[in-house]
Amino acid sequence: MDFLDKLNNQQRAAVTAGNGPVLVVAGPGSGKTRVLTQRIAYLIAEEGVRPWQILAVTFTNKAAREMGERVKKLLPDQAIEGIMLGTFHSICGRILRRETEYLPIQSNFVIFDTDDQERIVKNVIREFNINEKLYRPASVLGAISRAKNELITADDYPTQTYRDEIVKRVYAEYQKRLVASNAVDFDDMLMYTARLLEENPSVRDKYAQRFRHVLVDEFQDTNLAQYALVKQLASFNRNIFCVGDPDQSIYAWRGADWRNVQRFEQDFPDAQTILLEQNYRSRQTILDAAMGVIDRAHNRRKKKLFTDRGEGEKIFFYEAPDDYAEASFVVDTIAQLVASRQFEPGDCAVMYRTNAMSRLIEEAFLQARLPYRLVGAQRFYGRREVKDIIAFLRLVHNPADEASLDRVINVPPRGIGDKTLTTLHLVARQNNLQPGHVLLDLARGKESPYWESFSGRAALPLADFGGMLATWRTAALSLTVPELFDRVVKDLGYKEYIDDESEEGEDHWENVDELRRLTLEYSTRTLDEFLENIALVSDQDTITEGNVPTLLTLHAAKGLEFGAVFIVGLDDGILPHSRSFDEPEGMEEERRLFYVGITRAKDKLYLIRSIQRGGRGSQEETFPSRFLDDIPADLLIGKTRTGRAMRGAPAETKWAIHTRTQSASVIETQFRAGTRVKHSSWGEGIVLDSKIQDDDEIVDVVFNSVGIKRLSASLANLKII
DNA sequence: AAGTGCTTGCTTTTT
DNA sequence: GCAAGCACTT
Ligand SMILES: Nc1ncnc2c1ncn2[C@@H]1O[C@H](COP(=O)(O)OP(=O)(O)OP(=O)(O)O)[C@@H](O)[C@H]1O
Repeated sequence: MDFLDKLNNQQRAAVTAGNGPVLVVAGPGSGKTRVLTQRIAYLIAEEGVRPWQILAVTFTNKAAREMGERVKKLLPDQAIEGIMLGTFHSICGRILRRETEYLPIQSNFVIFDTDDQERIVKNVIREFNINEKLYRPASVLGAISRAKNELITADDYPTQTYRDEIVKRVYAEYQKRLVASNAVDFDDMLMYTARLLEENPSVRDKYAQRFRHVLVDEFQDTNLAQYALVKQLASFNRNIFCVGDPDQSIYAWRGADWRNVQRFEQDFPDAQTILLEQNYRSRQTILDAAMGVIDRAHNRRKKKLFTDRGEGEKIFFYEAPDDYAEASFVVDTIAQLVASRQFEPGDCAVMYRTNAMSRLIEEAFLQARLPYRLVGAQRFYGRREVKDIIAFLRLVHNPADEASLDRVINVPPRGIGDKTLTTLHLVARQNNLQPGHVLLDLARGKESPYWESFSGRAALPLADFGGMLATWRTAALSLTVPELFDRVVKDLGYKEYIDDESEEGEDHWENVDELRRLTLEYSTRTLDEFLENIALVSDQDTITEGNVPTLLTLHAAKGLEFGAVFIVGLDDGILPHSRSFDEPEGMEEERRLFYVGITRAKDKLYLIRSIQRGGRGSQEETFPSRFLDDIPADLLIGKTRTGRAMRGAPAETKWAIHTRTQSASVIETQFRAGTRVKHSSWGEGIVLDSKIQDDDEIVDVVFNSVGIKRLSASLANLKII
């Protein structure tokens, strides 16, 4: 196995570790993921393990796909056929579909997304006459989700306060409705599987015996349910291999629990712990900055991060006059980096705390006519038209699905309003049926025993829709997924409904078209597979294509690496986010999030903030992120020791406009980004950017003494050195 | 039932 | 500043 030569000793020890439990704990860029993939290859090639005896779990589809590709590079295709490699949820999905005989649901169950969940919780809260203002569906749902992640059922839900009592009641009813809808939510997938394996030795042994090796990536982000799951799956062979980094734990808010390491050590006392030390990704300056930030975290063992990739360049710090300037600075700088051939566009990434922050950055890219790729942000799967069509298909597949029915029963408007819907629910409840079943029966018209419950005006559209659903269900038996899709869209007159010839309408129709393209991959597969995939895949899984910069949240950046990284919005209140101000735990997680962002950079790191920012309404003054103080000042350029270095000249608020004039310029610039210059009073500095404006050259320079200044080349006496 | 216009309250992060 | 949610009208 020649690839073993390229590993350092510790990495090799991890890849070739013998049987038994192994825990690899190591910092960013130390090759954890690399070790995990190579171990898969090693087990197959050297240890005679069959591919289907290997289970490898990741958190995101993207990570799973990437790992699959990396293994493919090491071994021939047929040698890796059958590896069970996927996210926790997709693996649970596969197990659950086969084992429904032990579960309260049937094998055609559907997976509820957050929208569906909220819809059900809202229904329950309303029916229980609970104050929606006091008990926000999202917050109640959060409590339910946390409970499920800890494997706590509604019956076991602890009630210390009155609020707990309410949550418990909602939880119980919510769960009942999920089961009645023949549906599971994301958390159920983990909890059902974990409980199934725990309570049913024969099922557990079937899987535990099959998987000779279980490997888990990003172990620091597992919650209790996930831990229980892998523990059960590894219970027979005890070959469990986990890699993780406590400093990169950024998902505690959704139940991730680093105490799983302690549980692991308790449950597998014979575990070997392997530490990887050397960083192969980043320059030392970047690692030093990262250490500055993470060393201030509490309750952790100090780790030294080192590399032999050299010191590298200093970290750029830029304080923009406002958030528009912040965005155009990023785009301008990327353009410069590309123009000067320092980086490919695809080597650059822009990271931010919240999805909403992508908007200004995108606008700046659009204005500069530069392409980019946006990860996440519900751009496609969150669109109304996409969700609608999926809801129709889900109903065809599983008419019991209450969330989908409520969503689309009146789409396009067919005269079924709130009143009728409420009656439908009531009638269903009285007859111990799901609303969807009553609807299907109403298709028989006056024959149906439920017909009388509705006024004539309400019964007709219900019967109509019920009839349509019934014909789709029959058609689904003989049609392929794309054929069914076309049939549904045509019968609904969905195009006429959404495409009103306006630009927006066309946009919406394009999304439907895109969804149709996705069904084409399922021409030879079942509706079931299509729906499961759609439920588990998300906008986060944007495929890397094209050599263009990536825009993504810090969370989405975990596990990735880029040549040049821009972290924007380094203001207190954004990073750290204001919602974490009053919880020390949350604040620590914000710190780790920043750490994760910094350590994505291979060669160049830009830390950016804006001294004022458009909150809701007008621009508001902001303050630098407290984490910036933890980076040793000598690693940064563009910032004086006193902090607030460059107050923007008034003209700078028009930066975005300058950018546009730039492309129209005829005269050559005298200065280029990266050029070292000297100024009579400010001394030495480095050119950040230069452009022609009104027959003059406007140069942005970072001076060692005063930070970034904007100068006119004709007035300022700048010398190239 | 559905459309209009006004009020509210809101913004982490994701499978 | 905006979207969702509400009351009120037709
Ligand atoms: N022994 C090695 N020789 C050369 N390059 C290496 C070696 N080990 C790892 N690398 C490189 O270092 C980079 C980081 O590796 P990898 O992504 O596996 O790290 P990681 O520990 O999973 O990082 P993180 O925790 O930050 O996601 C990759 O580009 C990888 O190819």
